Amino acid sequence: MHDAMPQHRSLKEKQRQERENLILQVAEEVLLEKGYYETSMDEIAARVGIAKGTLYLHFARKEDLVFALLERELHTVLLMVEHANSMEGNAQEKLAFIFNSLYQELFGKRAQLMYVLYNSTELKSVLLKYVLQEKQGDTLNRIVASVTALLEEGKAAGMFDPTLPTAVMLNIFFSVLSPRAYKNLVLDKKMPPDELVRCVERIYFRGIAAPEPAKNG
Amino acid sequence: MHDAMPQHRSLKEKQRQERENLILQVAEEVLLEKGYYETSMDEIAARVGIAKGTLYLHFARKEDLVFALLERELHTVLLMVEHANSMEGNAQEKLAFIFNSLYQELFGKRAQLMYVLYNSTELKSVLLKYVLQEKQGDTLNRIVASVTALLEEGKAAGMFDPTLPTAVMLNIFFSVLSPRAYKNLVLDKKMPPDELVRCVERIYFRGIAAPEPAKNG
Amino acid sequence: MHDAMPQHRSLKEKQRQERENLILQVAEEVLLEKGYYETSMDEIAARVGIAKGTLYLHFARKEDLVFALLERELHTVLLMVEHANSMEGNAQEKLAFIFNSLYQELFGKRAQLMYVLYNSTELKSVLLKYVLQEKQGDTLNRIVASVTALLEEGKAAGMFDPTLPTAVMLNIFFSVLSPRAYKNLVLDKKMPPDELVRCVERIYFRGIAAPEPAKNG
Amino acid sequence: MHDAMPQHRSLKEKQRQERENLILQVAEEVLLEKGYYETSMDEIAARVGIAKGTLYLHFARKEDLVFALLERELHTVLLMVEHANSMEGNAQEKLAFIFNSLYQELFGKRAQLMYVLYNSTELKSVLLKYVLQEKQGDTLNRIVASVTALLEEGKAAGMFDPTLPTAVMLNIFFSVLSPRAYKNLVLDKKMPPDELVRCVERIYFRGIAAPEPAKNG
DNA sequence: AATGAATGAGCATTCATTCAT
DNA sequence: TATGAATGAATGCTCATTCAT
Repeated sequence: MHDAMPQHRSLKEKQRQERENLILQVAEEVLLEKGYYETSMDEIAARVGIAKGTLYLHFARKEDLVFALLERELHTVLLMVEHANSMEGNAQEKLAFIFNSLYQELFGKRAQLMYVLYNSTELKSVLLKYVLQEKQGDTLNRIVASVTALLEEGKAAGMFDPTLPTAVMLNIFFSVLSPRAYKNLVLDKKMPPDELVRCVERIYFRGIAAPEPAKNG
Repeated sequence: MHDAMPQHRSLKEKQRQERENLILQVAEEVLLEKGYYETSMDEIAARVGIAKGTLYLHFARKEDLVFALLERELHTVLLMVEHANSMEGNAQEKLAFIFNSLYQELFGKRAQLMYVLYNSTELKSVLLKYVLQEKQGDTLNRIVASVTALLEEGKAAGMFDPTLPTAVMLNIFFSVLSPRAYKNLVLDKKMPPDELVRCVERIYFRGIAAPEPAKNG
Repeated sequence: MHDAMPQHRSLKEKQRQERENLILQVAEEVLLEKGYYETSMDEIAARVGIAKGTLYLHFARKEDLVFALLERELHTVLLMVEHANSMEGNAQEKLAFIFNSLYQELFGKRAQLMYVLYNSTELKSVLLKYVLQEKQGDTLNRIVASVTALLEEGKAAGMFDPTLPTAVMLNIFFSVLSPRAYKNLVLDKKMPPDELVRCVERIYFRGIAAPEPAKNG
Repeated sequence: MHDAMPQHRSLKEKQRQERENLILQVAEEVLLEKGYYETSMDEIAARVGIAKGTLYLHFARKEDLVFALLERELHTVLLMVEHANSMEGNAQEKLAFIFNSLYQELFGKRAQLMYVLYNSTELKSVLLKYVLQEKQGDTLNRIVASVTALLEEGKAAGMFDPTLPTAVMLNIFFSVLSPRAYKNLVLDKKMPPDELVRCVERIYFRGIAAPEPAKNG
């Protein structure tokens, strides 16, 4: 009807965004705490302090809430990965930056859900829908592509072992970053995150390093 | 009446054991296929070919079925790890044997469930109960202890980098063995499992290797 | 403040009336299309192009909207019936006019809803309220009374069989006018409505006709 | 497993059938009383005196319960119509028998739901599914075909007016049998059902009767 | 011991209605 | 006056678990 009153509009819209963020934040907490199936929409609404109906105004299905979370987290990671790519430095330095960001910046916050959901047996059907609906909008593919490119760049520069298949290097790159390690070591054993990152980095990069040239005598 | 008929007893007991194994095997398949929450007791019973009530004679709760599976798998792994430990060879050779066994012997079969459940967000509450009830019966601890001992042995022998915390080496030892990598590379990309194992081993052991002594003072 | 501004008042009132009519028209369409329970207030508001709150300013409950529709349609029918009654001609001609009007004038438009709602299992409770609250304001009774009067008039004139209870003739008068017949024959089988009316009239009036006087006493 | 023990089997099966019939009977009452949308599965279960889950053992969806009711009623009607057809007598006598059966035998019992659902706006989507799934198994078509055949037979015998389209005769045959008339006259005004039937028959058969041959002065 | 019918708590989702702006 | 965000009661359906036979 009246399209005027941009302030009102944007104010409402801002409040809406704020609440949506609150919902996402709460949902993330509960989902990490209890997992998808043991989290009820009732509980999320209650924890946010809104009615169930209101929750459904923002996310029409429980799945959509998880999709939105995934999307948000993947997007954050993608931005970070692309930022890393645009920085100065060689491939290893960029990959090290990604390690650092994931472990230090994100694991205490968001990225855990992504990892955990991604490795879950549960949610197979839910995640399948996510992928099939292409709601992931390629974000995941772009992250994978960026890291792959860095690994190949490192190989080309003689830094990484060219005899290792890039696909294996890629999988292990993401495997060593397990939230379980983060939980075991940082949260439970109080290891400083940056120390953990240093160790993981060291193991990973020495692991994939190009073999030293044979020495004579 | 006839309380003493050891043959009958043992015969019945044997049949019971056989059926319990069948249940566990079927449950494992279904759980891997569909995940915990999307697997119903009905379906397990139906696939086994017994009535639901009979299933409950063996496992009083759905959780208990999963606990038993975990226990069985952890036990298999424990036996294998202890076998590795008793073999001839140095620490790295023993650890390599463990890698091989886990990826080649088990991933196509059982160990996946263990990994997947263990890394799952889902089942948090279920697994928590498992741990709290100490139903794991120390099996997990003993596996961890064995591998830890091998890692320390390797350090003591000057083979592994003594500046890396053993806890980190341990976590990464188990992280690189992700079923996701197995699925991505072996199942989807048809990489031969032994090639994958070779690459992972190479990365891991070079990653944790003791630094080469400085050359030429 | 300015409570006296009859033009404003009446202008506003007129606009209000226009919108109310629009709402009723839209509601009628949707209700015929989907039925009471599968029509949401949201959809009506959206199709009218107003906000849901505005819809509720006109009709405080979903039921009231249906009541208003029924009232409006019954009123139209009443006017038509009274018009028929005031026309020249005998009882049968007047009843034939009513048949014609209902089938030809109204079935393509409004009267269907009346029939359908009136014969519906659904809406039992809704219609019960309508009747109980006497919101029907006697309209229905007056229609029934008019037709009854015509039937009795026909009997008195020796035209209709006096041994048939008027109540039965009345019920059948309205029964043969089923929207189902209209749908089956006119809409689905493309029979011209006036042919259908002619057949129905013929059957009805021969059916209730006074028996021919016995011949050759 | 054990397929023996036919008595047990059939006993259980018999009990099951009895309960299913009870459910259908209760559901019919509630549905006639409240309509489809205002009847909840909870209420049906409660009225039957079983748990909701048990209700779902018999009818996996609310729709299926209605489908089963419709099927049962249509089947009863079909049997009756086919019985009428096999009786001795001319077309009109057979049709009169059907009238009688529907009004006297069935309207106090079952057939009402059929009529009411069939004429309902509501349930459009539900009934559409029913028809689309062909769960009606042709029963309705066979009823219609039988009555149509009788009407044509009557025309051929010079009993019914051959200038009236059979389709119109058919529709009116079923229209005059309205449960509303039954309710208004039999239930509310306490007219004996057989009297009502006699009147309706008279009107219908005189209505469709072949015109008397013109008499010579 | 084995069965499978019965149970009912639990959950996602809808939608009429209200009310602050 | 008009809006549409917020509400929460209501409902269909599932499934782990129990228990009479």
